Amino acid sequence: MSACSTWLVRGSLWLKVRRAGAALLSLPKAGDVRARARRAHGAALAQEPRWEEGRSQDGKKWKTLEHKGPLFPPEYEPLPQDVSFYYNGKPLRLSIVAEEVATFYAKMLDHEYTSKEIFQKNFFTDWREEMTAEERDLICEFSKCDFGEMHRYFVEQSEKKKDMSKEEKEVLKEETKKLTEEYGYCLLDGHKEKIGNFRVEPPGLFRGRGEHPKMGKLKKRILPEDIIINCSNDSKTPEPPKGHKWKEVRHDDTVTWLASWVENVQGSIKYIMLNPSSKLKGEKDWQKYEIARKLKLKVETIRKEYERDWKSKEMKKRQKGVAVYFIDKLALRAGNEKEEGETADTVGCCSLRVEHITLHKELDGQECVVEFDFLGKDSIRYYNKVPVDKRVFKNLKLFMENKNPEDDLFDRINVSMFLLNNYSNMTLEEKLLSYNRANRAVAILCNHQRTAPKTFEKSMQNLQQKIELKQKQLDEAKAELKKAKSDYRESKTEKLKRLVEQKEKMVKRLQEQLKKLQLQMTDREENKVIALGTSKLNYLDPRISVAWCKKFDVPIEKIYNKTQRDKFAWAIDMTNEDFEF
DNA sequence: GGCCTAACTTAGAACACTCCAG
DNA sequence: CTGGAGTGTTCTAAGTTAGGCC
Repeated sequence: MSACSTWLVRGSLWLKVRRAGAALLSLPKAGDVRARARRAHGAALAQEPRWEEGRSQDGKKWKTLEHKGPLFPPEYEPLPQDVSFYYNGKPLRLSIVAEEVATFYAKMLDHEYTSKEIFQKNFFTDWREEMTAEERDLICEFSKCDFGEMHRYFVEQSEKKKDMSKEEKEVLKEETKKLTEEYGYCLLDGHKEKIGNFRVEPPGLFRGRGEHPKMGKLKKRILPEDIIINCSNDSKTPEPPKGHKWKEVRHDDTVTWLASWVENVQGSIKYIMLNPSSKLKGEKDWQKYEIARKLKLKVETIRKEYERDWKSKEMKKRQKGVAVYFIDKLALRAGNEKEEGETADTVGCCSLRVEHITLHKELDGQECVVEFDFLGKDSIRYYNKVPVDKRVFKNLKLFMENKNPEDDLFDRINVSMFLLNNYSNMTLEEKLLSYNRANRAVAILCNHQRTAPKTFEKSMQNLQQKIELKQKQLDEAKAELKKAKSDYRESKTEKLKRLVEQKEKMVKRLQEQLKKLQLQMTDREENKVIALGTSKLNYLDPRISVAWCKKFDVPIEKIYNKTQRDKFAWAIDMTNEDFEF
């Protein structure tokens, strides 16, 4: 029982890691993970040296890599004479290229995909592009196309295949086995490893998931001339099929793929990679779970942090706090933005829209219930009614105020905010805030207080107004940028290009200004009744401050005024960035 | 320093195989 | 045998994120 529940705890924790782990933790170095794991599992691993063989630290994925290249699908076999496509009721012999594309459609006829208008439209457009000029002249209306006979032929063929004798089936099986033997393995650092997908994807009609705007488009046949081969310098280069050439042969040992090509429907790159059973993939998988174990040690801190953020002055922080809470509690995906009109409309945490949640003050005897209803990855529906913390509920209400259903629920954040927030990508203002916070922690400890300045409330109000104005300007600029971008997509003129660039600059500038104001606000607010001077002048070793400034590229004048610089001249003089107290 | 995309993991659909009841 | 439920495997679409590029 206890073993079982331990596993369950791990399991649910893992879910959170899987979906948010890298987002909340900086990635450990490979060697670090390996060393820890070795200590933890030393005995067990001693029996399986395969996993322990020195893995390089420098991003190199292999020393040698040899393979036979990918396996191509068979060439197109034309239909027999007595099977025909019909147009407007009459049989029509198609050119071989047009016929092949027609068979893709004919084969899918009893799939409900083919009944969808977008599917038909996309297919018809792409098909006509493959036709000869004469065919294109003749075949103008999809409704006059009849693929029935072709369809029946393919159904017949698959029946025949099913009815084959045992011996015939055995022969086929032998053949595929032989091909797998030949193409299904590679040599990586001298070890024979199974390849995951050693076949080039055959041509056909693209079937996206859900309401995909590109469903039915022609996925073109891939030729050797489209394929990049990756293998080691000194190994045998795979032979391209007779009469063909590879697009390129490269020797990149920083990646794990053996071959790649660009697919024409979405323009994305497809790869031939190793099977999950391989050493390379296995080690990566192991590393992943080691990160999960590291997260386990930090998760309580993370939870405290996001609960604190629920009460923040900054809207951005509140949104971040609630978003991370969702990811933690519900294992939602991060939710990157997607190009509109290029893919199905699906969302994750950060891309949730107002229309995707409903708030219930009370539902089925429970308080503060959030009802989720949205399409996630692969257009799978996420439906859930979740009682949440009262403070989260209140925040959600706030986030939804004065918004339209199609507006972003978390309009002030995006996925990148969760990634590695270290000094190297902090602005000067952020660094100073963190310095002042450290200073404040000391002051609070020493009970160095002050009465809030008389003008405090008034000046905060002014600042707040400034921020609101800036936010409004930023929102407007963003909208203008969006419009400029879409205009530019429509017609790619120099003038519009310049306009986009100009708007981009504007948004960037406003964002920076807003950020500065917000940081100022936070700092002032936190400093309301705290006196920093005493601890800064008398208790904090100035060498720590000087080293910090040097290490993180902060000018010393930003933390010490003239008098302070004079007082600490000795420290400024003698301290380098490595100083440790 | 923000944006873009190459490289990688994740995931459901489709297909293939197995096993057991009738 | 046969067929269909259940399970395993293959395929490729759909995500995420590090790091390169400007």
